[in-house]
Amino acid sequence: MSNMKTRDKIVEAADQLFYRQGFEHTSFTDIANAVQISRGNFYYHFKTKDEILDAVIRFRLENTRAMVDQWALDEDTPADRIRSFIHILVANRAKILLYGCPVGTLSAELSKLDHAARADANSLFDLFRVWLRQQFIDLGRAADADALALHLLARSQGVATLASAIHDEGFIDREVAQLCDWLEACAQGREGDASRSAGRGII
Amino acid sequence: MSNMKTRDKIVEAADQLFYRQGFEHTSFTDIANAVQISRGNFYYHFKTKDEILDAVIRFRLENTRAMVDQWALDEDTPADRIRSFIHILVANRAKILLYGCPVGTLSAELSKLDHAARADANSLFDLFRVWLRQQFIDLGRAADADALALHLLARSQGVATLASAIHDEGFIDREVAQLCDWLEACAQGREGDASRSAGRGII
DNA sequence: ACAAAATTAGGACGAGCATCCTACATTGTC
DNA sequence: GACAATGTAGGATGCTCGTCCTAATTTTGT
Repeated sequence: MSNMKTRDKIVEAADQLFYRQGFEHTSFTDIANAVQISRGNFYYHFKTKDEILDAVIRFRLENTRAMVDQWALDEDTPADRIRSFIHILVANRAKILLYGCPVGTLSAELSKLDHAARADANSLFDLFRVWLRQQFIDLGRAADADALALHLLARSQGVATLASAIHDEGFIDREVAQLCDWLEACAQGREGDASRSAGRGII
Repeated sequence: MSNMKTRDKIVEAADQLFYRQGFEHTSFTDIANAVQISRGNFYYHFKTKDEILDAVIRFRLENTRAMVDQWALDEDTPADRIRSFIHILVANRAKILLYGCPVGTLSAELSKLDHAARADANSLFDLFRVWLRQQFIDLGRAADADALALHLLARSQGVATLASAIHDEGFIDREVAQLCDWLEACAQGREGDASRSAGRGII
């Protein structure tokens, strides 16, 4: 930790603070205190607050890419890889209950601020979307792969948001179980909800 | 409009601005400009910014209550009433694409600010939860009514958040169609997704 | 019509913010 | 060991914010 480059420490601290407090509500002073560094020292590493935001988004993109790459190594089937995605909700349950989904809340905040980095933040969604789409293609659902990817993204997003609002751990677990059932139905190309997910019935 | 009481005009303007720009990012000056009133005049109507927030939340609660009460008059069956809820996504499509869900985004923001009114904002979710639960009970799904209500809330929330991020109208329509199918299955007490929604299979 | 009450205007205040500057410390290089 | 390059410290600056005050204006009750 302490032998890390200051720049990296700033990015990591900002990443956490932006997640917990939001971008706007996090000040240079907050980050400085977290990193144990003087306020003025920032200007050497980042000329503006927006530069820190860009670095944080890049940081998250890298981490996310590393995560899905790891799933590609660890899991044998596309269904298992999608299940890994769904289980993010379980793995990060405690933080999600407190702060919601890091992707969704940042996207929503920057959207309201009409911030220039809004598109960059949304590219985090896009990374998941493209990756999930590929998994559904590999699952044999090429025709509606994109719709299925968006559907799963939306469901996860909704679970995170609502869980944080009502602060109910059990809710996350129940919805995750349901999502896994849905995925099972998808994988088997069953009729019912799974096929309706694409908005049109494909066996 | 102009013959409205100033206080009400402030609340309406703040309501819109909090939705579009967020609570923190909206200043007294912003609201003053919107209402065409002097900045200092606020202190007469609201002693603090938090008081405006409380008034806005009460305002939204009243509007929401009026909305569901109207559905009770207009729609004959519980399924139709739930369909009315789902169709909020369609009716407010344009605004949702731009600003997301007013309930979810406010709840998320106040949560990050660790604001005292966080609980009040969440009571908006609770109003929908309790109301939806009752509709599912009337639909003959008493055993899992609360889980179904939460499930539908989460799905709607997710659709709004993601639609705003990817800015895709068609996505909302497809997901709404899917939600209506899901409701249909719920109403018929069918096996499949509808019963799984509660996390356990009934019927 | 007129005093009392309600409402509005506009500016003052202090705090917190992002940003910027300059002086000081540390590190690597020859 | 001298010296340039890199990194750090802490305060100055100008701005915006929520809050608060006081004087002017409008509305109301009689």
